[in-house]
Amino acid sequence: MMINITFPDSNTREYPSGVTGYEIAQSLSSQLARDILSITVNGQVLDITSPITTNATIKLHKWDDVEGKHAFWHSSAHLLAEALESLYPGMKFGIGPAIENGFYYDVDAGNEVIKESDLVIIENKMLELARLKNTYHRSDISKKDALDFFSQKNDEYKLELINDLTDGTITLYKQGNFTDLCRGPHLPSTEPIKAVKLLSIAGAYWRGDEKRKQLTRIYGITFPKQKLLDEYLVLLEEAKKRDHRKIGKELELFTFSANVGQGLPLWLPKGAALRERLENFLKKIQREHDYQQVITPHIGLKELYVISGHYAKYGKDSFQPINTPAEGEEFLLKPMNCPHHCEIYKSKPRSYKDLPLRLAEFGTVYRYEQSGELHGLTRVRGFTQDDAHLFCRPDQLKDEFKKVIDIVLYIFKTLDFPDFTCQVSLRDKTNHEKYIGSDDNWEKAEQAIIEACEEKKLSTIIEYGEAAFYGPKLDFMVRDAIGRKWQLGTIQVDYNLPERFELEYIGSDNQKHRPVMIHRAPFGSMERFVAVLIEHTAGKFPLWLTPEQAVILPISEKYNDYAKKVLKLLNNSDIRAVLDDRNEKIGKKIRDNELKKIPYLLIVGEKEMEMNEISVRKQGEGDKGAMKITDYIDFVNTEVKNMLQYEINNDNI
RNA sequence: GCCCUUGUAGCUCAGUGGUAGAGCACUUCCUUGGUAAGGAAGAGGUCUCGGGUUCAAGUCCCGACAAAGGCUCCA
Repeated sequence: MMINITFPDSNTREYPSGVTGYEIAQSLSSQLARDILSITVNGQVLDITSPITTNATIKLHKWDDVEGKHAFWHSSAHLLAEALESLYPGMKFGIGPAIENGFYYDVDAGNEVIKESDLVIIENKMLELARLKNTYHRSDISKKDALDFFSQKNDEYKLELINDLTDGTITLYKQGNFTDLCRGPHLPSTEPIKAVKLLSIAGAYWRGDEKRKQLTRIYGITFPKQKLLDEYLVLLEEAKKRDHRKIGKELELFTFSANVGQGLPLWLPKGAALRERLENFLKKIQREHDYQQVITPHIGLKELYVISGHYAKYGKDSFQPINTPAEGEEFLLKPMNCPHHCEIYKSKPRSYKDLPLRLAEFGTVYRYEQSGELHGLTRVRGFTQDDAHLFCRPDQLKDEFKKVIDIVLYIFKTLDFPDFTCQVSLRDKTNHEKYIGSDDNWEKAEQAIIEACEEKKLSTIIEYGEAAFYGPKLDFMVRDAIGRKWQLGTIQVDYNLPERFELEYIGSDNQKHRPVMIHRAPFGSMERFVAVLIEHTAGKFPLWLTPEQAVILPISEKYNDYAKKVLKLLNNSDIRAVLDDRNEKIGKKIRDNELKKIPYLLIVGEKEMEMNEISVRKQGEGDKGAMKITDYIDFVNTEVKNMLQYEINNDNI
């Protein structure tokens, strides 16, 4: 019997029933047959050795496809497990999936401790096993047989996994001496796995549950060619050079001190200047959107957070209350600004005509993050939110939400952040206990966000269980240099705090109504935003933002006086320039200042002094020739102005 | 918080139980130069901190603190 196989380009060919992906590839070209790693058949990714018995639409996956790499790395995870089982007999296995870059396996080594120094030994074992070219053999198995097999092996983790599976869907894969519970797909054999690197070792809770046993997770990556591995390792090294912690130190933007405390950044003059410019940039946008700046204290009475619900939720895990000489009086360092802003809302009666009321504050907050979570500027214990709370009528909610989306998109555009994802964070579908507020309000809030995103034509991904405990949110996620995802901007709809604080306004019907609240922070926090900005720009900040825009380099000390004159002219014209009047040769000064990533190097010597000029060298680009000082000032000021051209088209950014 | 790893000069790092090192940065002097490293000399250390083992500890062991990679968490 023949079946029709349809290819991605819609061409169809006939093959005998039972044909495999490998055979199909072979019929097209022998090179393709060597390269294919997995196959999608009617939307399902399968082994290339799986027989196809019905008419099907297929796609063959090579190394360049995610599905191809996935099969490759998934098979590599099994290879790792095989190596571990042979080196550590009796080891128990958790799960071992392919991930975005490579794979991991979670194992329980019993009393053995696997150390980083053991990784090379394991790598070598993997390569040794790979060279045996063992096939990955798939078998369907009944639940009972599966349970028997892993009982005999005494592998409680696999038993737990099997118990959650339904009979008839259970498959095992075996290569060499190792058999694993697995859905597949896998490579036909270990043959293509030519290069192996085990990257790191970590603790990981079984099934992600902090209360359960911590297994040992081994991360690795494999490639079909040694050259690809070498390139990947170079790429990793390059990425590490963009690390904001490294660049922050080199460019003297921020530092930490063990005496001040973990996770409490100290902003150095250049970092503070940069941050201040970012704040002014946002303040200007907010002024145009009728936000009003407010200022609130860094502490608040504990009762304030009891009202908001934050105390019940986070009180135990926060910086503990500050006591005063007054008996029983307790203050908390503020972990967020919303309760303070609610009190501002309540400071006088509000009419529907006053809404939306938009209160903004660069508010510094303190959260006692777990010590193991702290990370440079991206996760800290004291940070400043570019916060604002929008109090509006229910009918204004969607419009307000959309206007905030515009602001976030404008900021990302101005700062040239191309790769962000919009994540709609909703409640956990099943577990509603983690959240406060009525189902009705939650549904309204979730609906408003989804509709606003649709109307702004944002492509979003929806994540259940990622909402804040008081409401759903839209998060703007950006990756750092080594691919970790961080939440930057966030917009959150909240029906709950207005209730808890009993916020009201008088409607046109002369009745009391409850406003809806939007929490929003386009940067997220100044700390995290600057961190990600550093990694995206590798420290080469846009001209309008960078701490030092130009450095003047006299050819020799004879021209220092002229250089000082130029410096004064530039500084008086709002250009942030500095002078390098060290007794060094010009080549040396150029090198040093290029490394400091200052956008313009202005060289002055005899020629320039005579002509009232400067020679302009652009960072990373080289000599641009001589210019009159006044022309240069105009040029820079125009460039800065163009970068900050403020125009938001509400419908189309 | 948990698992693994690390901590030596301002920075990057060498130093495998027996006198504390290098490069860069810094200071002084020579040099006064034309688009990515001129030369010489000098200064700089409680080897993170506290215990222990040893005739002897930067080095081995224990603890604390901090940092890195991950898990969990993230208002």
